[in-house]
Amino acid sequence: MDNAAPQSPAGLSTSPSWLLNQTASHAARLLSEGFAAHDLRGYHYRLLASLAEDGPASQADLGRRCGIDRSDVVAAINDLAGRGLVVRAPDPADRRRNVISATDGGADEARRMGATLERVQADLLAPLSATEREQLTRLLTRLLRHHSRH
Amino acid sequence: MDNAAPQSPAGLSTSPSWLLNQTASHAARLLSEGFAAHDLRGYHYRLLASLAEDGPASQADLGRRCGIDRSDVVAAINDLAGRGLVVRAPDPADRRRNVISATDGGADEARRMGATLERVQADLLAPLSATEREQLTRLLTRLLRHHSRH
DNA sequence: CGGATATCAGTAGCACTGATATAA
DNA sequence: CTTATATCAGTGATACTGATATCC
Repeated sequence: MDNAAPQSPAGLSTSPSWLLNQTASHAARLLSEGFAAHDLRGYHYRLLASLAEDGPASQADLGRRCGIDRSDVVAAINDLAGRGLVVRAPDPADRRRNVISATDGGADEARRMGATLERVQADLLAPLSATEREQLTRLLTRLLRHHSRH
Repeated sequence: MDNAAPQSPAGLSTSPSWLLNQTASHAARLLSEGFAAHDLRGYHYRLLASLAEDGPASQADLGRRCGIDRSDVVAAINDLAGRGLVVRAPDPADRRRNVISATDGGADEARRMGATLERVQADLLAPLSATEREQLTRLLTRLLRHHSRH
């Protein structure tokens, strides 16, 4: 019951969590550089993309869809609304809620940022074949799904 | 030359960079919770582990080995030295440098935190088989190596 | 009442920039 | 003169906590 580590005793640089952290950190830097041209950040893209793909939603729902805290959704939606990329409208059916929708300009920006994402991603995944990219996607999806069931 | 996306038009939740970000974020939360029991954080573990595995080094070298900015190495080494987990000694061969070494207590703490890392990692990778874990490790390593050649 | 929403204020860890004094 | 080191001060994006007023 404790047959001490049959594999390599590791070392930081072979630890999956280290590798995950470093690659994600690198991806985030590339993304952030790409999004800087739009004068927007990751939170803004997630929200815009979610609105464009899955339609209007309350701020709480948006937070759940995007994995962003409600607190941070407020500030990001403030930014987006200030630029006319989304609109906040009271929900007549539930007066606690704001229904957030992307404007036409917001949908355009979502497309442009999506193109930036594709470009950055192509750069990030350059060393992997199409098959390997699918492998990676599948493995990460499995991990996420397992851990998102609370 | 631009055969528009043969694959799915994506959607946030299938984008590799999103998946990377989310899994890394989840891993970081688990790690941070685990390390909290040691009253230390990720930076401290990286430095301690590097010193334990690869021996003493200057702060600049440590930063390069651990992927931590020199600026942040200073503060983290201050913390570790304040607890007697590492010692700072002037390098007689180069008076600009401090040679940082782990103390016996520091080496012990590195082992304890390493055990915590193993535990957290086992939890994180629970849904994957041994073969899949190797696949994931290999893919991430390839990505990192490609992008670390500047 | 309990539960959800939107908001505000604050915190924490990670990553980074720029400046400075010193020594190679 | 140029480069590298250690240090300090500050910033920024992400993620989170707690409190409050409002409404279901």
